[in-house]
Amino acid sequence: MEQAKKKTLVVITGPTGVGKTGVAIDVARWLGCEIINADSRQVFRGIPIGTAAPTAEQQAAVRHHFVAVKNLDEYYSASEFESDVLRLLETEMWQRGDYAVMCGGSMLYVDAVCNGIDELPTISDAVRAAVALKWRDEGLESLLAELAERDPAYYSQVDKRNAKRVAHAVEICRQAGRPYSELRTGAVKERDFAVVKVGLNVPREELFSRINARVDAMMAAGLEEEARRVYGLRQLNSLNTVGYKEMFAYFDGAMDLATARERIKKNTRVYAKKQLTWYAKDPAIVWCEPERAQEVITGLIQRAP
RNA sequence: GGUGCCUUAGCUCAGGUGGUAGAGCAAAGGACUGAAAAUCCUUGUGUCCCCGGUUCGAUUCCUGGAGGCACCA
Repeated sequence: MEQAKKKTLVVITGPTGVGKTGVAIDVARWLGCEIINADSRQVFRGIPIGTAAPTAEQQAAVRHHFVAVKNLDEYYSASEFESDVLRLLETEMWQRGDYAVMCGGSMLYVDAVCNGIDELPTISDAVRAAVALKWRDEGLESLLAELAERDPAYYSQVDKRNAKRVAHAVEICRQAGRPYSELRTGAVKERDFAVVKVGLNVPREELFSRINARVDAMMAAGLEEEARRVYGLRQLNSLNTVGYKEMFAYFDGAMDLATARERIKKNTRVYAKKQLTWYAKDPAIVWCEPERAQEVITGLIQRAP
């Protein structure tokens, strides 16, 4: 008989631009708790406009964690996020109350916290560099050949056209000295707190017009200057991000400003669709319109053990 | 009113000496476990404006009509 979980993590997720941030603040104030940001790009400093990070006023209204806590060149991952969040919940949030709100659209980050992510070795710089070199000099075929030898099981199921995945698997095999597939259990970790997961959504047409309007607002708020300030760091993963990629292409002379703006809108729409595809597989999400979020969450919390 | 040009995918347009059509943009669907705003895959049936005619067969040629644009009155 499972013991009732007294602590509850309220997850607010949904496609980009739907209005998660505002809803999270309302809900957190009502529950008297703080907010954990689950957006993989808002964790970085220096790019608040393009990532639609919570504003100073919003952060003053409710304390946000994991916003602007990493430098652009710092490595961060879903796995680190998982352990950071669990530690924060344990050492701070559950000491103060029974609720915490986690808000963000980074699917893998949310999943890592709610269900856990497999333990994998940390890849050393040497291994990372060696695999990158092999990829560059000998091509994807040679990485695939190595993977076939080291881990036939994963080789048979990996998307062989997705070079990043293949390279990553090879890295893990080399680092661990055993097949990636042995470490890749996909096991769901049991948490000692309850999770209530709410997905915010609006009709597609409305979502797209919100996204378009938000991009125009970002441009008006100075996205170009913000992007120019980090232009020199463009090769960093943290800046391989919608809004910056396109501005960099504009700075390079590859497209004009109007085109860059349209590309940002288009790529943001594509991203929103990709998020929805991911979420569609998650039966735990309870969907509602942003306006009804509080009401829906109230009902879920009362029903929760 | 006259003359000319146009009417093809959500949009902008190609094209076919008659065998039911294709680019760009937009859009849609999917995969996903340590870079995830990343990375990767898939998808174009549309009364070719309408009614008739010629033809084995018309979106393509011809008559008529409708709408649009331009110029001339």
